Amino acid sequence: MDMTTISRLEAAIPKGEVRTRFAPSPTGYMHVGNLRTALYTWLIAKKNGGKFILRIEDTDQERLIEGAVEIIYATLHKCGLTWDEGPDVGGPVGPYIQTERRGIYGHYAELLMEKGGAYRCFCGKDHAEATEETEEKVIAKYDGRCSRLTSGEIDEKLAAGVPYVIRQLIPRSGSTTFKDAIFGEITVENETLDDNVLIKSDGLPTYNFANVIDDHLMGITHVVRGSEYLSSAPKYNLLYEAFGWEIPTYIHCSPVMRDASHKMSKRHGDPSYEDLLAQGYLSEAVVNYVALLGWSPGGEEEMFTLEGLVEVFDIKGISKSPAIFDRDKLNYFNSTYIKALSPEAFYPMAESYLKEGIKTPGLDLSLVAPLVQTRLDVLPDILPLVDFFDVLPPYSNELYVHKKMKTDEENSLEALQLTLPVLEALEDWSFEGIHDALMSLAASLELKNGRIMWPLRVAVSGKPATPGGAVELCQILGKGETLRRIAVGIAQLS
RNA sequence: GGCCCGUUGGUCAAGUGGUUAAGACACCGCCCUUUCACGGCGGUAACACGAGUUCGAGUCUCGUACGGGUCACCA
Repeated sequence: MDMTTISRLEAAIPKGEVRTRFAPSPTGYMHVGNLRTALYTWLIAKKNGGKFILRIEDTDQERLIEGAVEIIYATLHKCGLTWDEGPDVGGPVGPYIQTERRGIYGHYAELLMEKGGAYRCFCGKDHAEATEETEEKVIAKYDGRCSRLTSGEIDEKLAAGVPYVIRQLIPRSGSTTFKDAIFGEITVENETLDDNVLIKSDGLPTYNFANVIDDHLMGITHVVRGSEYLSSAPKYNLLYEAFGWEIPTYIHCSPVMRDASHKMSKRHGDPSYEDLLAQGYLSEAVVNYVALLGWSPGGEEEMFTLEGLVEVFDIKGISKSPAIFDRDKLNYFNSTYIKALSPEAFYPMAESYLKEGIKTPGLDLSLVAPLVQTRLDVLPDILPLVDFFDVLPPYSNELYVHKKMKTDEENSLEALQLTLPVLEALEDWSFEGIHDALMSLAASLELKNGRIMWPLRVAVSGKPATPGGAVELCQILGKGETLRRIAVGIAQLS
């Protein structure tokens, strides 16, 4: 990389605006924890009128997954987390894919070596004899031997073509203090830090190096990432200091857990964002819930659109401790979002499930949809709710016994026998028509509505609980099927 | 094991030296009601433990326990 390119890159660094970045490695899907990190990162940018940047960290050639970048694009779009700069839309500090920036890192590694902050290491991948062992556990801490090589020895190895990596030279004494917006000031002894590899033998940078270089070159002001990077932060600080660069605000987020002692993980079968959508969760509900996992808006309101989150978001509300992912609460959010949908918006979402659950031709699914809308956690819950429309399930006559409705098998039989001719004679098979006919029947007999409605609902559904009451079910089932099922009930009770 | 971090009801969490220790989910109860839901009202339930500082500690300090993270040519 020539110097004019480098100076052009450095001159392009935007100043005076908040810039955040989401920097996933393209491994396939979006973890819930990643989603939350992306969300907070996006929110910080939007809250401050700044820019949200997407950068792809693909320096691990062995873990590349075909098509993963496209999945990241799609997922972020689906969540509403649009980026101002990125591989696809470009921007002033590109390229936004690390492998396309490979020439850049080498230059800064050279520069760092000149400044005495790094050195070439020829030990090779297997440098077991160069590590320290403790009693109980083998700790692979590099002993720094190559940092003591003379320039003659280095030239010799270079000339012989010995492959090498570039390691960060950590001061052998003293301590390093860094500041995190969530955890406060943290100080560590330099001797506990390792001389990490900055440039791998394939010439590509490690995360430890690339993130510092790129964040600086891209003018990133707030670095949001998982707390697994907390213990590496001192090394990044040392890097910034060695270059004389301004240190960004660190925001380290604790992990999202599956239980008290395990992180959410695909390996344990925990769902990713994509999995949750496939399970019938609404993206908005997932985003809303995830925002509240490890962050509190302060007030008592919990339901937020993305715009609403921008309004109330504050770094100060981010929690230090890990948060356990709670399916019950996610269900509550999803249920709330489903209920809030207009019938017009709900129907297309529900349609495929309704069609899967109801095969009877001519049955008006648009009448079923509003009945199920208020009783769902997730969309697939529709299936067991509507199973009785196609076929009347076998049921016990005990269903006719209901204390509060004051019904038993005997008076249910009477009710059905009285109801049958009334419905048979009814011409207006609309909700109002059926409703009025049944109500006036009950009134003429001086019976509580339930005495008629309960047996009827049981007879037409065969279930203890149904979406909608007797009138709705009759309306949807149609006159013929309704009368047939009442007859079945009468026969069964007789 | 070293280093770093954390710990308020089952879960998410408010709280920043003086509170009857919020609120939400879940759970339970009541009401509403042609079932079940929805909705409304109410209830059970927490400061990990031990010292110290202080007139006073969930809030500050130290220790203990438990948990998490990290110690890769992965990010």
